[in-house]
Amino acid sequence: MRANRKELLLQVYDTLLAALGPQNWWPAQTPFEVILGAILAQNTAWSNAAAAIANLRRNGLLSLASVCGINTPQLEALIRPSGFYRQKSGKILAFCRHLATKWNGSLEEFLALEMERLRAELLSIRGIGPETADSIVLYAAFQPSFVVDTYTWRIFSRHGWVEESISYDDLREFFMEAMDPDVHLFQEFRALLVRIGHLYCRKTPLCQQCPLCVFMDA
DNA sequence: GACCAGGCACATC
DNA sequence: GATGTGCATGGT
Repeated sequence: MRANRKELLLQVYDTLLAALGPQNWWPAQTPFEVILGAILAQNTAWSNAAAAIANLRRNGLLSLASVCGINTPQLEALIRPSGFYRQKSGKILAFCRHLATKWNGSLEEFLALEMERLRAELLSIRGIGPETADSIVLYAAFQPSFVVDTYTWRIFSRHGWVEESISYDDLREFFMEAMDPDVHLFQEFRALLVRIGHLYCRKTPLCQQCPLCVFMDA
């Protein structure tokens, strides 16, 4: 069963990679920038999160120390394009405070934690849920935690590969039990799923024209 | 003008 | 444990 699952996953991955090419995620220059992006992109089009990041960059606010020194209204104004800006400013400041108090401001040491401990501590911070935590683990800490998102769920349930009612953690396990813990593979796979979902997998049940529908269900 | 986007916390049953 | 709701901007 697990061997079949591994075959399926690798076939999906190969199909997407062949059709779309490498995505080279995450579009950020530092781990801290990845973390800001992960929070700002919550339930938001990436272009909007990118506009907020650009505002922060213009104001020299892409470092932990600089964000710690800012006040809430200033931060809210800068990240406004990303939407949910009141919530997100609180989340960003909560993360920075956590790092300052528990890790003496050392993001490097924090991200070097053993993977499941890092994930658990991230989840304990207000505003960081499972997807954001896994994104940080995978793209900022470079540790192999598979990131599940709405596209992953949509694509895999619509093709009948998982139950529609599957939980986040179970869907994450679905990938991690079957695949080797390969950071680059996990990074590309997740990016490819978002890309194909963005291109084809909207409201309709199955598009029947994207590479996955054509090659996997042929 | 409706719908959607790289979620999460909280209330309620 | 499952389901519903508020949060908010910007593109299609």
